[in-house]
Amino acid sequence: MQSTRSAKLDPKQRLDEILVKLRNLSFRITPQRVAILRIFLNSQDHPSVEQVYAQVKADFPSTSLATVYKTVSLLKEVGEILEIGFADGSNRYDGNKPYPHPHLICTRCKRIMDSDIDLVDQIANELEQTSGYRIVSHQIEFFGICPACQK
Amino acid sequence: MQSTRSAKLDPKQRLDEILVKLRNLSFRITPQRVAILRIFLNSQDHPSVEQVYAQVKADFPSTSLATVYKTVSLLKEVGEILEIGFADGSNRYDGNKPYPHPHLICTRCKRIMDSDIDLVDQIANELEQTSGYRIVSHQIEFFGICPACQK
DNA sequence: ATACATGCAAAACATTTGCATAAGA
DNA sequence: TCTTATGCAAATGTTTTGCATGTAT
Repeated sequence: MQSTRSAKLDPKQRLDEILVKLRNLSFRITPQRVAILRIFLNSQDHPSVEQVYAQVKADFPSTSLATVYKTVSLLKEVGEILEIGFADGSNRYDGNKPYPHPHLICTRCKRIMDSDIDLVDQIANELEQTSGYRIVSHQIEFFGICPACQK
Repeated sequence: MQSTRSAKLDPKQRLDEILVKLRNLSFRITPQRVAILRIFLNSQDHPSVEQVYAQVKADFPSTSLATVYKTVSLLKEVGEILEIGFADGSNRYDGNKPYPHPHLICTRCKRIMDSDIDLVDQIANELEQTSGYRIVSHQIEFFGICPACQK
């Protein structure tokens, strides 16, 4: 279970931090990567690849969708964004809290809200005891209607 | 939050129950549908569409993949199987406990184990209070290494 | 008899890959 | 300079759809 959650940094600090990390891992710092990273760090919602692509193209019209996919894959691997998978194959990404945590998803407007709940670690522990699995990660999603859509 | 969990029936009883339900909803009972349903009810693992397809073809060689997809979609809609979605678009299905419940997934051998945990309803309640969402459903997956794969 | 389900092939998506060219280090 | 990243197009894998034919009711 992932336990080291970096203290909340402002996006600019975090951007620099990640760029240093990438450089140390001998990945190159390209304008496309910086632009995509910036979009993730500044998104309060949880954008899809397609949404990120649309945004990068605004600043950087030549960027290809393949590059967005490759960058997303890279950022996933180095643990700087979290993938939120959906059954219908419309994945979304969380660049602000890249560790597993529960999400609340409005089935009407598709808004995704973050949520931290301590009980999750308790459940994971309980499951390790009863099942014998060594639990490494999780994906927890609650579906419902958000306050705005209830009105 | 779904709360009516039918008492555990043996597969034969449950098959009849579902066939009556489908008939009442004016869906037709075809040999393909019965065969696919049987496979779901007898599977202890959580088969993918492709795996179900392979099994139906053994008994019923003319069955098409499209029919399997359509039947899966139907059974999802009437609430008799549960879809377990994965980020890589390799969905699997639970025909024995078609209500939301946590799964333990071995990332090595891909085995999926069921698990019932009372705390889930508590968490859902807590989230409803703090977020204002009306929670309707959930999807909870824990990833790790199963006992067999740890050796 | 008639509406609905099947099976086939084509289409629709999301994502990945191969490769020539461009550009960080 | 030398290796890695980009961008394009083609390939992949999963799921959906249109339509003629078959079949449950």
